[in-house]
Amino acid sequence: MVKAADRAKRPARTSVWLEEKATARGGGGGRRSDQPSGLDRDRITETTVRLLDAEGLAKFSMRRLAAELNVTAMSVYWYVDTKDDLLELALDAVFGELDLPEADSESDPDTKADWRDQLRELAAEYRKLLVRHAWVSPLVGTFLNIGPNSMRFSLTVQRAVKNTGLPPHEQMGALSAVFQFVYGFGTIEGHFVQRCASAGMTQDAYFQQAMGTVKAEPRFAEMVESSAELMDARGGDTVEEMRERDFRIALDLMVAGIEAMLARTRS
Amino acid sequence: MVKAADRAKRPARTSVWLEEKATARGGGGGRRSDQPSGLDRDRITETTVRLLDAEGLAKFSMRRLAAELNVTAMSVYWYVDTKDDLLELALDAVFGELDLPEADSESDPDTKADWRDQLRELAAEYRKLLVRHAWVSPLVGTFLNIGPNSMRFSLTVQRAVKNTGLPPHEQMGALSAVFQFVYGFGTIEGHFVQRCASAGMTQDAYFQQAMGTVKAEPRFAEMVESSAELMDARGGDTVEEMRERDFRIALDLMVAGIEAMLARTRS
DNA sequence: ACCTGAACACCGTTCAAGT
DNA sequence: ACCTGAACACCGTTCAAGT
Repeated sequence: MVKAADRAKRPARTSVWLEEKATARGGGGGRRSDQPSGLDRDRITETTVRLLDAEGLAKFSMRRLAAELNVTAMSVYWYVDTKDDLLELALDAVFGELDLPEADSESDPDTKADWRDQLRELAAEYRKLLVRHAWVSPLVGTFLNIGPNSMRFSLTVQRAVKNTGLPPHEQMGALSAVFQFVYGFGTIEGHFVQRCASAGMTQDAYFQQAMGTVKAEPRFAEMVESSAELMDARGGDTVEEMRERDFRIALDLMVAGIEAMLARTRS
Repeated sequence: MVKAADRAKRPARTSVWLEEKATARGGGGGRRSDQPSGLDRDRITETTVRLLDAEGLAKFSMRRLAAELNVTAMSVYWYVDTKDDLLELALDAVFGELDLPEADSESDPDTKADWRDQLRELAAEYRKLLVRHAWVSPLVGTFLNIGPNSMRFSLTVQRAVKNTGLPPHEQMGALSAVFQFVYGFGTIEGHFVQRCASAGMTQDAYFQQAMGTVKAEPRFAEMVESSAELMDARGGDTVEEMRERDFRIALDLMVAGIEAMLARTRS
């Protein structure tokens, strides 16, 4: 076992997953805490995820993590090269939480779901992930995201899009439409949920207060009005209900859009 | 003029735009550099945008900014309360770059464009903004975004969605579908463009290299294969061409989806 | 093989002091 | 009214040294 990738003249890497030695220090064996301090990559990654969930990306630091693990800040550097590498590990780890259909369901026609259900299911799972771990969104943008769990998700999505029967050159556009939408939606939603939680308010209370503050400013009152109409029309009593409705309608729109493209192709 | 919102017992604010005194220190008068150092909010904001463009959000710091302005780090704090406030100002500033249709075009039926063209135009503008300023994406998620320019954009988008003729309770879902998609798409695209630039490579070269590296790893070769099919099928010779095609197809999909919903409503 | 302490070059922000 | 210097409580990371 070699110290994390020979620091001296480390080559520019784009991802943890492309390390020279992929021996996954302490990650593979199943056994844990051979080490004096009980440290290994898995435990470090788990703790990282827990801290990110609890305190957010901005407050996360190697020193804070080390304290949580009861070691010096520098001990962690035996297992990961940089903070970014660690974040990449954490990112892929939570992609492992996704509840994905079996890979070989393709061969079994009985369990082969309709592409509409598949897309809706994957969208719902991805959305929940982004909301549960609000720190995932900024990281998805910044890393290559080729860890095993992220890959599994990507491939599942690709299979679902293939099942639509769209011509190949349109598949990537459709994939983008659906999952970039979910990414954007989940990002905003996750952030809002986070803000409410750390303000110790319900989502409705926070929403009402924010609306109130903005309306109180005379120079904004006018601008808010137009939005208010839209709000009222959305129906649903709680913020959550409105959001569920919006999400469902947007997904229905995409499904309808795909169907329209299919109809065009066939004619 | 009062020092930035009375630091001592500053109340928890959610946005720069909700300051007690909205006298926009140094921002309003048109004249600049009454101050000994020539500092004012506008100049600070401009320099911030320039630095964020050139070096990215991660490298931006109050000290780096101060150096660029030839003042002490602390001088800036006379004009803005916190780093976050400054970022919020920068964010709204670049929303001012958007080329939006006249607000009163609604009343003039001759210049009133089709909602399809309006949505496509707004989507294209928003996408360009996210790519031109890659740091915008993470900030859109984290701030309330109620500055005058952001507001103007939101209202323009709302008007366009209204023009579809969708029933009010479906308008927000449609709005989300289109613009959360653009947000996701522009985020990924902007990041990729940034990476290529800072690696000093063309987009195609960077793409080829990334593909090559990943393929070289035996445990990824299999996973990449499925993606490769999709790539080849997309057609277009350059990365940029593929991306344009994907974007156009995705937007076509949404427009078709909205039309399908309209047809459903009318029947 | 694994872990530590001290050190370097940074942060955002406060505070008292200058002009 | 505007700007500065010193200071506080942090960062990520390196390096030489411990066991």
